[in-house]
Amino acid sequence: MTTEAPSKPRDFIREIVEADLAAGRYQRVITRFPPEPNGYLHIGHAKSICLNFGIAGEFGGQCNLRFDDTNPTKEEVEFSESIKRDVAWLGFSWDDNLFHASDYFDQLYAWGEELILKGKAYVDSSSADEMRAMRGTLIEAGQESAYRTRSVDENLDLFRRMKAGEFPDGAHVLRAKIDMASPNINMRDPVLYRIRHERHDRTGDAWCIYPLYDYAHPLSDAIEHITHSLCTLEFEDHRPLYDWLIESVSVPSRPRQYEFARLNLNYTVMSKRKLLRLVEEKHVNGWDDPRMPTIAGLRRRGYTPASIRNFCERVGVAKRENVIDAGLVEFCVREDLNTTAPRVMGVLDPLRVVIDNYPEGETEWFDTGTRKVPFARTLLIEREDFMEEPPNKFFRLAPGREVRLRSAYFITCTGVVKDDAGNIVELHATYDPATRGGDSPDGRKPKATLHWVSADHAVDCEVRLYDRLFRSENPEESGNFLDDLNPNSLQVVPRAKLEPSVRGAAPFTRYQFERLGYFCVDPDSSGEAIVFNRTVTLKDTWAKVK
RNA sequence: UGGGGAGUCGCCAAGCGGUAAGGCAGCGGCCUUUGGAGCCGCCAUUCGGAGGUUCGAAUCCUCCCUCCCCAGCCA
Repeated sequence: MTTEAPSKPRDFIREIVEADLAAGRYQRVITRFPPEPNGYLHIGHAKSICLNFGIAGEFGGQCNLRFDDTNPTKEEVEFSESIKRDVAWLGFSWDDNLFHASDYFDQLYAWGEELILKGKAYVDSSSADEMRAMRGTLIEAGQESAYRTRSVDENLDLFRRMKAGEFPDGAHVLRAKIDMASPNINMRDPVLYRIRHERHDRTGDAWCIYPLYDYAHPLSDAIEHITHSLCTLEFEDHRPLYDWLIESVSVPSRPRQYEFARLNLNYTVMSKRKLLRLVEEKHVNGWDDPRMPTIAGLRRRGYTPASIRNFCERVGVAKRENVIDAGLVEFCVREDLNTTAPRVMGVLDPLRVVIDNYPEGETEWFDTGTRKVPFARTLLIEREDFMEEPPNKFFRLAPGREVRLRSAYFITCTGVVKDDAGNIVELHATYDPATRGGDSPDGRKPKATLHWVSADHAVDCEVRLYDRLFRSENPEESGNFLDDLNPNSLQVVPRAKLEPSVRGAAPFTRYQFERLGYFCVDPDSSGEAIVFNRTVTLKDTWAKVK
């Protein structure tokens, strides 16, 4: 018997990790997920989370959660809390390894002095505008700052006084002394520290100078003994600076940066700036609006952690730009919910059906094994399940036609009642008592099985139906993405009719409403008033033949 | 047109010189008390293009084309 190797996820990063471990370059892999606490996590972050925590798990290593809190003007504790909640909800644990770049401010500062002492950094007193003007362009070298030749002593003195708060914002910066003529703009004496008289969520007023990402990140990695520092493609150009810093300062370990392509999804936006705008300008109802691609939004929509993890796995990790079809993430929830969600019946757009030969006042309770469903003389079916003049391919109810009511009886439509305007207001039907449970002793097989609900037993629920937030595949493409907002992305059914078994369902309970889709109890529910979010519809081949 | 990346099926993605995995979507069929699910089958003679090396190239070499990223005291 041959034993198949389990097909674990394969990608170029895991190959590198495996090779590094095999070669003995590192004894144990340590990765990190380094969000800046300035927004909510979205599904693109989920890819990075799955990668970093996934690798740590597979190779018996560790993954740190590190907040990149180097810019106090943009960061808030609300965001840190949401990030922790979302990572945990996705099913990953950082154990005791929760860190902050701000934990390292002392060490980072000390290395700033070390750089000065080695002649590798200097205090520049140019204005931001002057620096920009002297940076050169993509095709022209920059010019060296007049302050570049300051003495070590002067630099040290100035840097200490920057730290001491002697200067206003923008008066000086600490810059690396690398090469103003480098074709890589990141190497043209990048700024390492800036003055910001701003209170920091964690360090309070202890600091008025804050390190930049390019400086803090590699050194924080080194402090944490990160082995593989995984980031997105746009940081490829920063890797030489990452390495320069690691090599220029007395760090305790040698991390290496690798870049992969970020996740893009069609029919939505993923940039923090745009998501923030949607929230702030109230185009959606908060970061956890079920239409948002945020983890919080997906959770409220009814997505499961497993479905998001599977999605990330299917999407893969590579270096080429990609736009994933939103249909894939929908496939992943259906795949999960299909096997886990209890089935229940509910009618969104009710049409009364009176079973004329069913005894008045009688109620039967059908036991499906998971719940009991009441059947009575007056039923509600989905309006679109009836057609007075059905086209060829329409299998559902029509005058004179017999269909099965799921788990109940076969019924035959015997009459149509209309109002003065000609709208169908009620149907009449007869049932066949011999088909109790949904099977006919004579082997009759109706072409369709409909969902239904007993009118007198139904519980009224609000149901929120969602559609894609934007009309076009790439909302960023043409001008203002807000112009592309789908005006029908939220449709509310105020009084959908649900079978009574849903009564008392707790928030985040997930169901399949048979033939309609998967639905999840929204936290807006209170007591008797249940609100459902439609997570995703079922695949609908009828919609296609239509 | 400086530097850094990337181009394999509609969307992802394997492939690492030995003759194009897989998933999603799509299309047929079977089955079905959800037009759901499940099952079966089909779906790249061709890898951005052109040359070259080789018995053999998506994989190596050369030239070309296209796309993405970089000129924040953001990350």
